Amino acid sequence: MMDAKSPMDAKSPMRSSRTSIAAAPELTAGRSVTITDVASAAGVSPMTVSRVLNDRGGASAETRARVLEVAGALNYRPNSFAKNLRVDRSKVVGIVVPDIANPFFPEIIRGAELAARPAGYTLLTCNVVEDPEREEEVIGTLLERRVDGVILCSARLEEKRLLRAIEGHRAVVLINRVLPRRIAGTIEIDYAAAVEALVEKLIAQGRRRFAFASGLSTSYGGQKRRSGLDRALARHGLGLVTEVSSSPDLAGGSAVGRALLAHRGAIDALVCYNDLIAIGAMSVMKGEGIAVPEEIAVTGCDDIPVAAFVSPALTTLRVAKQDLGELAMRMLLDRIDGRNTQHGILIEPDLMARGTTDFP
Amino acid sequence: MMDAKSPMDAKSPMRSSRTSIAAAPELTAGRSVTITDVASAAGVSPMTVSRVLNDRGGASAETRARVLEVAGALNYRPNSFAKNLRVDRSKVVGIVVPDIANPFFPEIIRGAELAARPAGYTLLTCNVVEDPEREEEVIGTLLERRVDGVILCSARLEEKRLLRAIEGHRAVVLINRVLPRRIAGTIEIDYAAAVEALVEKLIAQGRRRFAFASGLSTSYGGQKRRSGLDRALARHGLGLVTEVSSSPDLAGGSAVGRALLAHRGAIDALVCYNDLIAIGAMSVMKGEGIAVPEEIAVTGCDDIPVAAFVSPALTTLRVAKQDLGELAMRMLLDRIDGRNTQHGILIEPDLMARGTTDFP
DNA sequence: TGATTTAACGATAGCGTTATCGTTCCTTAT
DNA sequence: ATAAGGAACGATAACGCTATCGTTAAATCA
Repeated sequence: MMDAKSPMDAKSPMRSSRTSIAAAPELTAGRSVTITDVASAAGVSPMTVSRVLNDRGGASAETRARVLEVAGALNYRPNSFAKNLRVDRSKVVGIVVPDIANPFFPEIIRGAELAARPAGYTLLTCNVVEDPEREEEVIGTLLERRVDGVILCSARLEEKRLLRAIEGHRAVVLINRVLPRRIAGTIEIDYAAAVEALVEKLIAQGRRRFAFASGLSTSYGGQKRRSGLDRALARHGLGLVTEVSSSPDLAGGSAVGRALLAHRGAIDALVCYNDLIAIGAMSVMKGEGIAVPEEIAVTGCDDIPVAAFVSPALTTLRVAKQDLGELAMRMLLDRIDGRNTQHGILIEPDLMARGTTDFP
Repeated sequence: MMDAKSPMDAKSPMRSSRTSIAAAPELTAGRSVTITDVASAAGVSPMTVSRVLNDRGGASAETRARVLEVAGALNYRPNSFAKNLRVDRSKVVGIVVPDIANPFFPEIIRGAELAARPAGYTLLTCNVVEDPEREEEVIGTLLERRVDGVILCSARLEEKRLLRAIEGHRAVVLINRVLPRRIAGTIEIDYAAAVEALVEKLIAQGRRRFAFASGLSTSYGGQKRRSGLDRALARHGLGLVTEVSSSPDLAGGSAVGRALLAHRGAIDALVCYNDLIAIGAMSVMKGEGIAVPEEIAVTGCDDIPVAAFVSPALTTLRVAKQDLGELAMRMLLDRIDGRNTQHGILIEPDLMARGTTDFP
């Protein structure tokens, strides 16, 4: 209740400095104001103050008003440690992302935050810079901090270690990773089907010689993209000309572009793990005079904001990132409250046909 | 000590499941393991366990080893609420950014994290989506959460409210905003000088008719960029053709681009508040057949990763974002420890001359 | 009227830690 | 041998909060 937004703020002119019950304006220096301070200033017991501030009832209108006024005048802030220790709830949830500098994740975070706030939860964002060790450590730290639950995005941790790491957490939701319903809620993006459909369209327009920029080999999502790609190619009796793995960022994309120079003429379509790789690769290719999409079609994945702003604009698979974040958070909150009804949700990306492919 | 990385991990094979002192493998379900559990299992007092786990000395080698082993076997995790309540320190610092989806900030966050971790601090990232109300509220929430300090990036809050909001916080560092040394450490980016130098170069190459995309009018950094621009123009007897304000993102940039269409022919250089606006505006201009840089030169600010990957590559003012984050964090940690030696640090951006201007 | 309920509080205890001081017991110096 | 010192612990209390139960007084009912 008190955590995200004090009821005081809602119901009483706390911040107005017109109040003058207790004149203690600038004692902020030393110890901070406790509930007991408020209680004695208002002439009631700490328990009454607690009741008022938490809207638990059991206080007369006059008492209530007086307490709120005093609390405001003293600029009282509940100590969340004491409260959380007592109630064994933190009203904090963690979200762990592989790389916050990848524009895919901030939007998920924003969505998660959007769903968390009205429920009174604070979101603790943790960046693990694509490092499994760090991931394991961070999940442990979150446990020490007694978060009420965790959302794990694209966890890279190997299954046994992942299980050990999340053991002890009250609630867990995974994005792009699966675990039994009892252990964690899971949300998957249907990359396989989406990439399959995308490749079908490329084949329909005459593309035959495909390269795949696969991102990190440890990525679960990368394997799913690959399987969709393979299915489409197989259906038409085609094989992959080459696969290049790289880090899933712009620098990785540059590396892919340079690697592909050796295959110039041998490929006419490049399917990328994500938009960053696509943009990085395209940049190198354009520098070498390779015409996109005439000579090589390029596709990304995610539809990060800048994808529509490069030129030619990038054809990609849009994932509703903010919705995804909201969905994950709602699922987590449900699990925190003991409801784990939803589980294996599958999200379908939308094909955003833009300039880097010449779809009709 | 215990917070970020337990000394147990460092000194003893805690996680090895070969230990068999107390056989309590899967009791994770109910209550979590407390220091008292460890104490009784190891046959010592809780105080002794606490001493061992915090490396305070006062324990024999045998006792120490036994305690560590038991703690490992029980998978003990200290309860940070209890600890923080007792010691009145959280080992958490907050960082407040206006928009986490703006690629400028994730890198600052990463830098801050880099400096925070070795010191045993966890970073709590808060996104305020360019909303002053939300900013005020978030700073208050951080106070309730008893963070040890806060870094505020580009605070949009009006001065009086800002002061009131940060009152009570143990330590505060501002990026791109100034307040007296006693109140907060400040780090400024010298946009005025950098933009001035940039505009001088544009003038030197013959540009005369300048437009300025100023971002949000409330931005302190925007005013500084403007003053640098004005100084350079004034020196050459030039005036600004037009100023367009917008949100500091890609959509804002598009709006700027569309607004500028009315001035086609009347401007030959567009100086933008940041790279996102520049990229958004360029995209519209290219769609309208305006040649960059031949007809209009475009410059950004920040040097976000994608700036070098659009085409033509964007000329911009590089800010060492990660260093900035590290610097801010170190300044904050100093303040938390009562040292506020550094204060008004000024960072100089570097001019990254690229394709959107035709500098020699 | 007397019995019973209800509202409005207060007193107490305890959440899991650690600071502080006290108690042993073993050295070492005198 | 005795005193003084230190090392290795244990007992206690407190951090700020709230769950729980107890108390009082007013309101309601038979």
